[in-house]
Amino acid sequence: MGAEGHSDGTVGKALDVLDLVARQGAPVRFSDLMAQTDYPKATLYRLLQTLTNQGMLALDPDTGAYALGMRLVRLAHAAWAQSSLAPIARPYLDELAEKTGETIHLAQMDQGQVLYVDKRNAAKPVEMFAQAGKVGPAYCTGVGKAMLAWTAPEALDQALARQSFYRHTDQTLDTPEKLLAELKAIRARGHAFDREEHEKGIICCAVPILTRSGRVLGALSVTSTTARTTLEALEGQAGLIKDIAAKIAAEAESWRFPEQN
Amino acid sequence: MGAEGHSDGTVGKALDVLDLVARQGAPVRFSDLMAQTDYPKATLYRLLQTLTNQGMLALDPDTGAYALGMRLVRLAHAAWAQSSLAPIARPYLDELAEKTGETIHLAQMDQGQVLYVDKRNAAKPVEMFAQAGKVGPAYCTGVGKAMLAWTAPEALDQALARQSFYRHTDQTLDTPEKLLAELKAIRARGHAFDREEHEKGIICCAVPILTRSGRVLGALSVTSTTARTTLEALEGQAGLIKDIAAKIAAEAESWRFPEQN
DNA sequence: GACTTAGTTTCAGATAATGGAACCAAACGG
DNA sequence: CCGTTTGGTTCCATTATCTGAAACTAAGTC
Repeated sequence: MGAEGHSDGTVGKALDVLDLVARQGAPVRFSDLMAQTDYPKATLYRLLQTLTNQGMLALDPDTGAYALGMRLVRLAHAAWAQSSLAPIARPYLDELAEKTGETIHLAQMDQGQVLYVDKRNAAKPVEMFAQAGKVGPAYCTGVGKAMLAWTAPEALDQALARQSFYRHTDQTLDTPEKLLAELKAIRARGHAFDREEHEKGIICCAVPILTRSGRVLGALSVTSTTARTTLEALEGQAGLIKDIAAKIAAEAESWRFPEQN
Repeated sequence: MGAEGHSDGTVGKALDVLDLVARQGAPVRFSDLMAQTDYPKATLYRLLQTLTNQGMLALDPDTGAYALGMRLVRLAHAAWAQSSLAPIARPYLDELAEKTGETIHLAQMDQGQVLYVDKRNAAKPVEMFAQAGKVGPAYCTGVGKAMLAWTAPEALDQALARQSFYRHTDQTLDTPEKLLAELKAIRARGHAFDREEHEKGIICCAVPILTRSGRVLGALSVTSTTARTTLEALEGQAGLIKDIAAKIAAEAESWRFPEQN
């Protein structure tokens, strides 16, 4: 707690509070929030009022509990539709899912963390919203490492500083040094693996989605289990995954920036 | 334009800008935004900077265009999961969809507008996120009228003031008076109809989702076409819909407010 | 090479945020 | 039943923050 950093102005504080409410996972009352922040009573109170006025929060009149507001859901729709790769990538994910029969993840980087923006499940039909929006660690997932490998130096430093390097399994790369060496290897190879680094028995092969100028837009991965397949077999799909990633990148560039001269 | 109203402070302005970006539907450059707002250059600039710092917006370094940021997607996920009825209602929607074979809508009220938070399509499998988050008018949809009918007087006034009463079809209730009369009838009947008021050929039967204390949480509807069925046939489902709505309400109350004594 | 156009920075003044403290209401306890 | 604690809301003088005209820089254009 307390390591919030250099919040910019009132807006920053308001958004802090918004995050705080989001983190709870359930509606919270004033005093609960009060206990979790350093803001003085009156300040927190006004912040909450403002956010509620604005529809970013909703105050349940029965219980006096604050919950995230509907305006956020509306914004979310727009965010997902316009700024994530998901809508563009959808048909390609379908294609990849069908060809591989495995679980597919589409991810983007968010403040040093991996944000899953879409997903295809091996067995079950899609479960959007419930899955997309989830975040995960960057240093020990295939998509995370794929994105980091092509991230520019300064941004990479910032991202590295945000990694916990928690040792999820005995394969986890648990220091920046190990990770940097791995990133170099990934750049050379063109794709990243997850060698059960995040979860025992789960492996994946991931590739970055890059603009022509070499900037990272996101990453795409095919995930499976050691029970079902091997890393080598997954690597056999690397070419296919790269092709799909390239198609997504191409479409992203032509769609999202139509007015490029 | 400029009928923004009584924005509260800097936060309000920042959120205005956020909405503005969201409204565009695609990444926009500074000058495009500049043209659409009354804020002076420097002010808009600083607001955009702040929002970008905070991860609510993302500035594409190649094109200099602002898009909605990933932090928003993350917040959105939380909003949907924690504060909408959708996660609670999911299994019940499935049940209702299966029993009726028709399109199901789950909606909540957001600033006088109907916000669809989940949906089951008659034919195709679920398309979340792509569908949920959409907004629609309240005065001429089944779910909208169902919610308005049980809305407390002052809130109702506010909501009515926000309706456009645009005449979508010749069945549209295009004045507050007609609507109020209809709301009375709906309260008496216990469920609302959409008699092709929004779109020709589209009809529905909707019921409110109410807390024990009588507060509106949302609404649930079964939608069909005049080609496939009739209003009378739909009304035959009203009992079923009400049962499902009651279950959702019950679960919402016990789940979202577990600490009620 | 002068002239737009697009984006960024400055700075004194205006405004809005701050937070300690007082206040109110409801639940609690004796 | 009344004093007290808990939970939430309002006041208001102080001060930090936001404001926005204008100056400035960096790229295009002609």
